[in-house]
Amino acid sequence: MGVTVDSDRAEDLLLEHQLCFALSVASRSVVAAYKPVLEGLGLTHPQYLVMLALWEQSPRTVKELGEALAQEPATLSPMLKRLEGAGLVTRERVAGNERALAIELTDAGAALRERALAVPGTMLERLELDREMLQELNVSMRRLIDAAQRAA
Amino acid sequence: MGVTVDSDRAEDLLLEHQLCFALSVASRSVVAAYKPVLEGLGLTHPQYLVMLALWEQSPRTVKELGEALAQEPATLSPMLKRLEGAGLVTRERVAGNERALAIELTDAGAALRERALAVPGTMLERLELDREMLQELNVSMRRLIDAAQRAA
DNA sequence: CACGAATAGTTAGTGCACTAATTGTTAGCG
DNA sequence: CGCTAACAATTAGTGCACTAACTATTCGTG
Repeated sequence: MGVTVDSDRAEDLLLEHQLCFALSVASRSVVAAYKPVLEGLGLTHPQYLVMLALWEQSPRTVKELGEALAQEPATLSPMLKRLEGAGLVTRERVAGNERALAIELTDAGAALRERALAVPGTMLERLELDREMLQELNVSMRRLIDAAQRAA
Repeated sequence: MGVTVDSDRAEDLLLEHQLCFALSVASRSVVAAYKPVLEGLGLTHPQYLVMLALWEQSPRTVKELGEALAQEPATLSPMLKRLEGAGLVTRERVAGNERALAIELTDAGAALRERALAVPGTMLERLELDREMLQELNVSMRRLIDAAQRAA
């Protein structure tokens, strides 16, 4: 009774047992929780991540941003045009390498950082996390990312 | 030296410290790792989740599926049409309530379950996870989902 | 120097995911 | 009974994310 064996694969198909399901829902739910906070900055969540990358280093090429954000250039290309349209970044060919495109913060883009400083703290609170849990979850996620990328 | 204070919010803006970033990348990476496996079944990852829900219970209305999958009906509607096109489900109005749409597995849809039985084991292996780590991650994700949904 | 391979970015096409607006059905209530 | 409010699904519109195909540079080697 209540025996569980390795070959009990039927239970494995339960939606509630799928890590991929929990992960997808968690990602969507967390992004949704950011939404009202980021609206104050006029950013979507993916755009917020781009801005975080640029606040660390600007200018950067599309390729470099793609590596930092684990995104395809084809995904970033239209996003960066929207950020340019919002007046937060400039898009200019790199002098000396006409292939590469330098994405650089405008003054407004750099200034936005001040208002963004409050976001992480606000979100920690909203997600009922302390810094220790945050740390642990980050480590878990990183391990999972590494394994998943090895698998692909 | 190396002092960290509560108000050190500048560090909080580092991309690498963002749980939301790690979570998004993990979700995308894990889904990408499923892709080659699910291609054998002719399913995308979101479609796979719908099938898991239906293998547990069929028929179900669009609304019920949305609740089980934490998805908007507007997201499911076109997906279900694609699954219908693939011959895996039928879409018929519920007798006695013409508003609701009953989504039901076809024979082919039910039969696909047999081939799906191997997926979870394959993926655990590919993601280098054992059942214990899976369990722990699932618990963490669920907690996060609850908090995020309370926040929204 | 010239030409083919590699590189950087964009475009096209598909599918998800969300919000808001719409259509059609049902239920409740005066 | 009739009318309104609630409900279930769909459609329209925007933005992400990915693959594949394409354009324009640059590099490397004969």
